[in-house]
Amino acid sequence: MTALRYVRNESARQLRRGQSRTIGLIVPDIGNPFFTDVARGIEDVTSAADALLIVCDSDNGADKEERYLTMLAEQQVLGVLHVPVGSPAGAITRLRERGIPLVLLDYKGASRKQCSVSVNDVAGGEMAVRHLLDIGHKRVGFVGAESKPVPQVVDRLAGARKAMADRKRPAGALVILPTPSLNVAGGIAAARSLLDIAPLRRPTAVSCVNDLLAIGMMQELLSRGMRIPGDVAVVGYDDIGFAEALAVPLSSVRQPRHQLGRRAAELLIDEATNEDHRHERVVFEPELIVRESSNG
Amino acid sequence: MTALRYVRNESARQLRRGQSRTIGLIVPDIGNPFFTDVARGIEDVTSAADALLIVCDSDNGADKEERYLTMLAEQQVLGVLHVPVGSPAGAITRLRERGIPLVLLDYKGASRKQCSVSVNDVAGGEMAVRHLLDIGHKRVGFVGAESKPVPQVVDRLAGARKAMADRKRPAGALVILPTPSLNVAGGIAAARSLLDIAPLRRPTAVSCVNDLLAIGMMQELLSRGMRIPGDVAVVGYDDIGFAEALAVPLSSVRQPRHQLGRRAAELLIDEATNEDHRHERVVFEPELIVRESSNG
DNA sequence: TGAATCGATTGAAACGATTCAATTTCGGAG
DNA sequence: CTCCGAAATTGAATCGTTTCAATCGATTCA
Repeated sequence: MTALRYVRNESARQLRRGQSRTIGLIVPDIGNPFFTDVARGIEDVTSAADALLIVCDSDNGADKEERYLTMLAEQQVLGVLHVPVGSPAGAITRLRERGIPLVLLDYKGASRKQCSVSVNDVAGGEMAVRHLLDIGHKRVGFVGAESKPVPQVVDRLAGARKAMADRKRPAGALVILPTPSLNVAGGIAAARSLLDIAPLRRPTAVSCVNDLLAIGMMQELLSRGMRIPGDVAVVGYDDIGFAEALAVPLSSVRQPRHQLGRRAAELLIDEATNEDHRHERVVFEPELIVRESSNG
Repeated sequence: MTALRYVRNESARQLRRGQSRTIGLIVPDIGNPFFTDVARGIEDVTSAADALLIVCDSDNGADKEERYLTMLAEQQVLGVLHVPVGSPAGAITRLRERGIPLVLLDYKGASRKQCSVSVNDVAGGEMAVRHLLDIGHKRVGFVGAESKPVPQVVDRLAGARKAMADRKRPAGALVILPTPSLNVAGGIAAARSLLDIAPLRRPTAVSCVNDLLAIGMMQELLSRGMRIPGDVAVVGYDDIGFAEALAVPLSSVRQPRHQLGRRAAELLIDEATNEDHRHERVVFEPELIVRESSNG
């Protein structure tokens, strides 16, 4: 075989078998280290299973998500790992009727008709805000609520509200700071709108829906002469590797990123190959890592 | 077509056409934001060309690189974008005889038989060290020379040596600090070996072959009570987005990451579709960004 | 009215691996 | 030496799309 330099034709195999040896991954932003870490967890599994990984960046857009979903279906992928930006209902039914397994990633699926692997976002949002209240803050900003309902944001906000209620704080003490995007630029924008609030009504702490937002927030605050955590305490979300190396080491809600990817990929492979596969809904628990940004 | 919920079968098309609508990307470490930024540049192009991107993480290993190369050939990909960790000679010939286009990425191809898109690494290594000499340092550490010859490292080291020679410094004033890996952990290890050097012979500045190394280096130095840039000045390479948000904002040699990916993908698509394609060797020029880590 | 031309529709072959059936080969036992 | 069963080999059909040839229909012009 090697002597004749034979390279088998996967197209032909795929046509015959009805499925390829590739799996699709759709994420909202591959530039976010959170998702690259998840992807590496996935790669562990796909590599061991002799499969290739098609990475699709939906760029937080439902339209691009749709397009990639179609293309993956055409490719007859073994399965799709999907971090949905909106409601995944359409994707679910579309792939189901094509017989393509789908595992929801970082999204707690409502139905039991597919696997999902997620982290308890309500608990995460709650522990971030509870921590800020516990160290004495009265008014807390919540950074990340977009106009469109991104699932993770919704849950973390619910957790934040729960923390406020638990500590008997009025709902108005949680100030929502919407952002145009969930990245560094969004964090900078949020910092500006935070500073636009009159000092007396301004939150003295913010909980950001991911670390990129927190980084942008801190950069802008520092450049405007604010001190962290003196003037504003900041908590991020994800605990990406860079969090502890930042100008002000960032407190963050850690998610088991690598595990998240691994488990999801394992479930997908199982569903694609194992006849008597049973759907699972895996929920990991997050963990608060306190660093200097909320420890003054 | 949509009414009947028809989804075309790419496997069959591929079998007939002899090639698929996917392109392969092989990188040494997708966890390095440099490569994700490059990947996003690539995605711009593939997305517009209606192609899918198969991302392969070679994990800095020639064996894994080989395996992925084989799998991509089997997939009959449209082409391969390759950031080689060793000599790409084998890959080049193997794909050539299968008629699969290959564009070398971040590697200045020696031959004119394929396209390559790279950044002038000699110039980059040179400007980093020249800068350190210009601000008064006499002994400079070079972090990143591994046992195996990673192409980029070799060129940047050559540039560093050139800078030393230009400024009439003895060759011994450039201290090579090898690292087990080209990431944060490697930087930490390099910091330890730096501190093991007797203070009088210890370099007062280091040039790291990428920003992850620089981050690890700075983290370990700071935790050991060293001041940056007071005790040790640090320059990184790549200028990843996080560089300016770090504990000590990092000076770094900026590479046009997005452009790098874009251009490479464009050349690949051209080679795959355009009959009268002419190979190009694109070389971008790097730019030194000076920040606090080398500005004391 | 017939022939010629052009467009449209239909038909068949091909891509290469897989799978299952059919045939051949081989070994052992009677 | 023959016969049977097991193993190995050969053969053909299939997957769904594309491509090219062939057939068919219609329109135009002599």
